[in-house]
Amino acid sequence: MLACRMGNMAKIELNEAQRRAVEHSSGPLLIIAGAGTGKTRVITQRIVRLVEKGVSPENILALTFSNKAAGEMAERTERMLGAKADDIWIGTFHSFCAELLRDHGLLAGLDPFFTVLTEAQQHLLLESHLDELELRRYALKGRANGLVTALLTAFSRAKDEMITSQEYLRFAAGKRDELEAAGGADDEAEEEVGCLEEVARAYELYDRVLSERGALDFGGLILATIRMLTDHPAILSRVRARFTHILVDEFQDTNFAQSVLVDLLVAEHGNVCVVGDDDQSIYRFRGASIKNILDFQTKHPEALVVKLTKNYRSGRRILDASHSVVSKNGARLEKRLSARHDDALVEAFVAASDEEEAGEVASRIEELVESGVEPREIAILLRSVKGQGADILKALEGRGIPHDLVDGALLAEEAEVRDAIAWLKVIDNPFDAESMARLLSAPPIRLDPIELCRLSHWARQSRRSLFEVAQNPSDVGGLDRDTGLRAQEVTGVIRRLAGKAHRVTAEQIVHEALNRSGYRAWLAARGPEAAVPLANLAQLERLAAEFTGFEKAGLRSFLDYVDMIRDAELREKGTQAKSGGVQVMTMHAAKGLEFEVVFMAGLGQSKIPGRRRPSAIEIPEALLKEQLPESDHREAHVAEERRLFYVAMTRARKRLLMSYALGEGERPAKASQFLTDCIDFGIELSRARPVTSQEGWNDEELPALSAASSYKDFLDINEDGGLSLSYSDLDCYRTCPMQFKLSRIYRIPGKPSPERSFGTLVHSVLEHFHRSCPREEASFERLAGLFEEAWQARRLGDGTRQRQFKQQALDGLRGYAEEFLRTEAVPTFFERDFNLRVGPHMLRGRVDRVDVLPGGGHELIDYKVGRTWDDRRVREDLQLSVYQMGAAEVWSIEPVQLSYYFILDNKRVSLRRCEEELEQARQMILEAAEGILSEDFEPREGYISCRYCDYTLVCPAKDR
DNA sequence: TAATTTATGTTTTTT
DNA sequence: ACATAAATTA
Ligand SMILES: Nc1ncnc2c1ncn2[C@@H]1O[C@H](COP(=O)(O)OP(=O)(O)OP(=O)(O)O)[C@@H](O)[C@H]1O
Repeated sequence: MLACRMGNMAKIELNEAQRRAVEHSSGPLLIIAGAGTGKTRVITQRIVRLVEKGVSPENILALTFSNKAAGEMAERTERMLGAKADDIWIGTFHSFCAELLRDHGLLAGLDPFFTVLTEAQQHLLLESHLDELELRRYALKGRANGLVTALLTAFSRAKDEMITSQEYLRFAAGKRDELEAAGGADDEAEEEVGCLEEVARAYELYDRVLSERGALDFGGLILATIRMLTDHPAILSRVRARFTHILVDEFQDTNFAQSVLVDLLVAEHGNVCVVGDDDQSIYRFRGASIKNILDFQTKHPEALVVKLTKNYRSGRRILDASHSVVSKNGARLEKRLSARHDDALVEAFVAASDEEEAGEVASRIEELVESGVEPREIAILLRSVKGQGADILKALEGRGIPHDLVDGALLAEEAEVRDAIAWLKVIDNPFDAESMARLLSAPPIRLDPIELCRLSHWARQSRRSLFEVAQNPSDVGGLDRDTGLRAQEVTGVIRRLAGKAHRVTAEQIVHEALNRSGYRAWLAARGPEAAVPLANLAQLERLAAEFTGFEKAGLRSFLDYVDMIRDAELREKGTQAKSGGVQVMTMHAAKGLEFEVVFMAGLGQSKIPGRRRPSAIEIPEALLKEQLPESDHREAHVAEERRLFYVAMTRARKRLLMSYALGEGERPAKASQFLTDCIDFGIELSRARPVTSQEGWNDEELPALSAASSYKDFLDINEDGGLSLSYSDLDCYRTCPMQFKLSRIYRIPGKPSPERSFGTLVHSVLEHFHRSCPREEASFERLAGLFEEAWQARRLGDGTRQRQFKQQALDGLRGYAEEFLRTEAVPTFFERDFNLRVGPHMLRGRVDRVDVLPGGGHELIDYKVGRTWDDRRVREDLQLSVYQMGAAEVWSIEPVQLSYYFILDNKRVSLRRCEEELEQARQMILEAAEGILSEDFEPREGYISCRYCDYTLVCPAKDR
């Protein structure tokens, strides 16, 4: 059978340029393979020809970037050459280096039993050693693990550029000397040098920890190989003798270190064939250096250069339009692709909103599919799936169009994995209410939401945990008997597992939990549709096994590890469902693929090119060894995004549809400059059909209404049908309706956090201070004494955070006391309540402090313990408006001034709302109350709000 | 034209 | 929260 295939494939057609590239015998060869010009065919054929011409297969080395690319190349050569192909070395740069190091490492004095660390393991190692350094400059701000991520990215980039930690340290020391020589007190330069030193020290520490462990990271594999080959000429010549013919795929994506490695390998025989397309270089952010392909001819003047320009994929119009985009880049190898066919249509449209754009894309796809196009032959390419994918997926789902999100599955975000995590978290800590709530709602128990509310409310009332209440379900009024029994049963399973958890490894407990919980069995019983979830659970077990092997730690650490993987967005990939539907993916993921029809959506100027985003820690340009440093970062960024746009366009065979949305903001969004290039070229821009109300929203309305009557039992509703809410309830709903549902209706308790404890502490200390001592007796010492007492009484502890906060708080309180003694305002009321009527609703509020000012007017003060808000936040804030109305209508006090007092910064921000603003506030309150009554609990995923939310594990919006 | 205010949008991925 | 691009003002 093989022979038969070989016979067919051996006569593969090649055009003239392809043939030249394939037949070229020895010496350097640069194949500039434009998009769709048959690069794959040429590489495979070239390998075949080398073998036919008598080159021994084991002398051939073909290097790729991804395992996938290596696998495909191996498969093709196997098909052509049969068993002979087995001896050809086809692999990634990294796998090649790893093998060389294992084979020859001993000779070079290296440990051949080194391990290669995954990204997550790199995090574990660095994180556990970082406190040895006592870094001060880079505070852990933003995302948790932000510092570790930033450092590891920087180390990885440094290795791409062959910069060692020693060089980094030396560079930092040099800068320090310069600074000192200059004398003077330049704070900014001092800060910069300080940062440099800290990064350098962390880099040195990281590499030391790795080598002590006998471990290498990915960049380390390349560097160690280069070092081995340079330091040991004997090994180098053996390797050179072995690999006499070397091919490198996607050469435009090689980084500096990889190019050095290739140079080292081919220096003697010069039989190096590199294939790539400078116009498709889109991985600069991970070290790809387009310079390698641009300078190949300078490095190898004798090289044969073959340009493949006959495009076998796209119709003429597509190629012409894409050329009008990419040709605007300077510093590119000029090439003009020619089309084989004329069957191509390029269109563009603009929509009013993202939803409308998505709707238009979906309805055009519907038409295409009806007219006979295979869904799998249609792709939707986005700059960012994370940011832009939701609307598109929703539109496709709404119309029942089958689709696959390519490469989108992250293990830690899959619903079934999150269910399993909930089990594990409860096993680790039965008082974890959020996890317990998820566990009870999930299979196999599948507690009805209303029953969960009953349990949870009873837990609140009886001051017990959800777990304890589930243990004694008969106490819960109104609970369905059967439900109660199932909940009770599950607590037994959890207790047994918990009893075991601290005696066994993470791997074992994960395995047991999946089985004993009945979760896996429940899935398995669902049949084929559960194949993907089951695979993901198996993957979770695999992760636990790997973790156990690496850390020898228990369940708690494993759970932290999984949280870290999620927070740092490390790509532990889950299994992806494949339905053969419309292919939704990033433009990056589309590289190398082709489709009959391509939609490029979300093409606003702010999305592509968007703004340049410098990495958190940039490698100093002076350390780079190539003369690459781009003079203009913005220009380099736009050029890269232009190439990305070009890559996306050239994926289409026959139809290309580009679109963007104006958006609902005050300023209409602008079209991407690349889309504008297309329009200037002659592509027609039309207007999307506006969404008709029935199109987008056919789902969900009914179930929400039917559920409406049931949740009413858990809301505080008065006789005339209005709601009774506290200001904080209102604020919660406005932040995220789903958060409101989980915290106020399901009554899942929030998680205690140091910030929260600090906040309540400061509030109560201030109340006590003012109530207990008149101005004559007041002093900072008195206040500090009360603070200290309260601190002790609450046992807040003295960790780093605690000490830091304490210092800040005392500084702030000193200012507070001074201010208090200086002014003549008389604090008159403390923690004073009101209950304000707004329409049919009642809104409760509590004002921290009310002062009578010297002129006789009143000032309402609310303490804030945290960073001072910016103007905008204060302007748009609702709280003081509510207080102003409350004071006026309930206490008959018209305050002359309302203030936020930011205690830690000792700053007061004051305002007074005018009637118009108060009316707006009333409207907002009514709107929120209506939303609650109509059971609108749509999650609102905000950039900030999700980060501080206590309910991310139960939140349905976070399930993939 | 330069300075200031206001609105906007928060990636991409492999080893 | 924060940086940055665009719009507005001096
Ligand atoms: N000589 C040829 N005659 C006919 N078809 C060809 C020839 N060479 C290549 N093709 C076809 O051209 C198409 C594009 O080839 P391939 O996917 O290898 O492109 P590519 O160069 O890798 O493109 P890109 O860089 O855009 O991914 C394939 O369908 C391939 O079969």
